[in-house]
Amino acid sequence: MDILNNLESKNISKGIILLHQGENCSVAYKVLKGCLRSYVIDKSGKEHILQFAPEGWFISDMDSFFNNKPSNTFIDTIEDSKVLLITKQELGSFEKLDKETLIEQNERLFRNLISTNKRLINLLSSTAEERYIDFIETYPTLLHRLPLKLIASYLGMTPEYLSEVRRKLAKK
Amino acid sequence: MDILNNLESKNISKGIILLHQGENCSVAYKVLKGCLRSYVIDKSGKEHILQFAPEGWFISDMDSFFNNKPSNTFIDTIEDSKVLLITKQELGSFEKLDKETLIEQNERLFRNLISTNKRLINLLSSTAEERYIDFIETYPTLLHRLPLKLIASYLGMTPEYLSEVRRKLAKK
DNA sequence: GATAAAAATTAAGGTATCTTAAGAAATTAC
DNA sequence: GTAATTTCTTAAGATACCTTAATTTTTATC
Repeated sequence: MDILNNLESKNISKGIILLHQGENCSVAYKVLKGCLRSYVIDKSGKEHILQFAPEGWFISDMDSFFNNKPSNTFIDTIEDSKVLLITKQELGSFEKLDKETLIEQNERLFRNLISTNKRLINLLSSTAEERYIDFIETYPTLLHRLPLKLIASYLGMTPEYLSEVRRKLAKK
Repeated sequence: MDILNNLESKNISKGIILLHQGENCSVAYKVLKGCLRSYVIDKSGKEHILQFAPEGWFISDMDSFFNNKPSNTFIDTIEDSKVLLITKQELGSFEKLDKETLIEQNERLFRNLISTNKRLINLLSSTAEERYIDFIETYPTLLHRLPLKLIASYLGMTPEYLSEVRRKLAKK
């Protein structure tokens, strides 16, 4: 995807909100350094993390980006980060993409879908403890890099309960 | 996607398992009549439904189909159904697809991803009652067509609890 | 290196949802 | 149209997970 070669990179310090819920998302980010996340805030004010994007990952509100709708999600930096910005003009519509780019896009969507589905199965069928163990095995480096309260949010439990889960596991 | 025009259709009566967990999935189904579902069975023997596929929908274990792996899911008919079978030979690899088909595939993956993400957010941030209400609004026809115990499974709750949720809603 | 801020833990009490089991209602089969 | 099967509901007791709030530990700031 040689589009990416021409883009400028941007440094963003930790804690900056790049996209607000309700805004139209006009950019996708490719993370070169650091880590971003996307999340929603529910009616009772609680945050729920949809995705972590460390080095090499893309992050965006795809529905908002491609379909020009107000986004459901927030995106912010959870570490000092360096990102590439991909705007809609640069990416263009599906129709304008060349075949190679379409295939890459296809594969990316595909991998994303498989992992989202795996996470869905996890939420439907596993306990908090099982989900935590699975996270450790799937993202061992993130575990030591991110605050546990963010991991708890990603896993769909409170930090207090994750703490209890970890204590029980340590005893074993 | 003119591939589909040449395929033969097949009638399958209710309750037939078309794909077992662990098998390699060599076919994708397009549903012409009736309804299929995909589901997993967890360690404790409970079923969790990932997808309903009524008329017009595609269903398959994509990870197994495209990556030639044992499937994580079961697929079966939940009504007497008529389906088109799409085999790997017919679809071919990504590389061999023409541009138009790639774009369609892209859009399908894309829509799928957006709805899977919506469901994920729902599971992370909504109560059982909220999820049920959302289901009614999103799939009003399925509600009257499918047994409630299947809907409960899709929504991530027990049929007994769904029953309680419905009773409480009826009182309002 | 002291102070402030953020993250993690602990514990008590509460609530949403599950489990089990039984009965009622609806559907299917003969 | 009766029996058999499946689905749906009800209710009591159990449990996973949450809430709140206080304490400890770690990290960031000057």
